[in-house]
Amino acid sequence: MALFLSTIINRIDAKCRVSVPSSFRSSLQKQTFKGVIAFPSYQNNSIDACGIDRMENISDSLDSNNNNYSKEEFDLISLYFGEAERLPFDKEGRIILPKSLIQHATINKEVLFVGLGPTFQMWNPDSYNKKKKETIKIANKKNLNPRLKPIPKGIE
Amino acid sequence: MALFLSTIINRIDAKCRVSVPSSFRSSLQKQTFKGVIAFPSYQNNSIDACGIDRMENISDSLDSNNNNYSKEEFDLISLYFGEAERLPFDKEGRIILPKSLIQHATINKEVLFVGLGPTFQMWNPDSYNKKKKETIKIANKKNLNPRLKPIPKGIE
DNA sequence: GCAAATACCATAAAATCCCATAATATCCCA
DNA sequence: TGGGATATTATGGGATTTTATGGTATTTGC
Repeated sequence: MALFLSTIINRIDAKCRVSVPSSFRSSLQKQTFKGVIAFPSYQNNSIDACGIDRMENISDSLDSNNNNYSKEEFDLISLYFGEAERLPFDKEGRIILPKSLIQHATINKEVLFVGLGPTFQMWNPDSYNKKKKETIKIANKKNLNPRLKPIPKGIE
Repeated sequence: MALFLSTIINRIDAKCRVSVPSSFRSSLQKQTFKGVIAFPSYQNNSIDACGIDRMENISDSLDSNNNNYSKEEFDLISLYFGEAERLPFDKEGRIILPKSLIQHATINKEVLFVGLGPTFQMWNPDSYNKKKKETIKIANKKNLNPRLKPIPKGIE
């Protein structure tokens, strides 16, 4: 599975073309469809995206009898599939963002790409900064520590 | 899993290139991505780093159905992925430090690498020495037993 | 035939490769 | 064990390639 990391801002042109960061592209190299799958996030005004193999995995798991999705989850995932767009790379590694997604994320001049591991998001840079600040504020207030494994405990 | 030990200082050049200590490099030899993953430390003005295996483990756990992260935790972890950088080795075993990380760690001429077992950190040598003095001072004050104990939980 | 979509080409900036050399560590044999 | 010979590492700079980003030409569908 692809692993998307880091944050990159690229310009979008009059034809709604944006370069997908080259590091993201190389994460997708081995996949059968040369491009990305994108759909509106239901949590933020951002665009969620991933490679096609991830969609295929989800599709397979939906189809298997022993999937453990609740009805509500199933319905939500169905919505995602309905709104997902298949965006192929052009020769230069760009995709064309559909108007609907541009509108959803209120994108104008620039697109911020942020890697989230198995997926990534596209944002209006301003919206992203706002979101980031909020996240940090909440984390401080609730005293959340990223006690995920990367940083060994007991080193501070 | 890689095991990083000891402390080495290397120079950084005008193109922001630094040699990763060869002992660290050989710890990473077997990993699929020939390079390191680096991100700003949450706790210090230092840079945390590890091999890609570790990130992939975390990424997989994010994507699995039985992850039990709250939305807030998920957002915070997402921030980390967004700030993480994939830094490949050049033919000589160097990486290029992004400006954002250089700024975070206030690095100018030299980079101090310190091995922390499964991960390592990069510091401005001066900052590291300050930190070191403080750590020893606190340890003495609290009368901590300096004997090595296994590195804590979840780091295998 | 026309508009929209797609393919193709050009360029500047940035990243990467490649080679040269200095410094260090390691080997090897007397 | 010593100490020269050899290999490895660290570091610097120039040449080359890739990337991002425009614009123009060609095709496609209606």
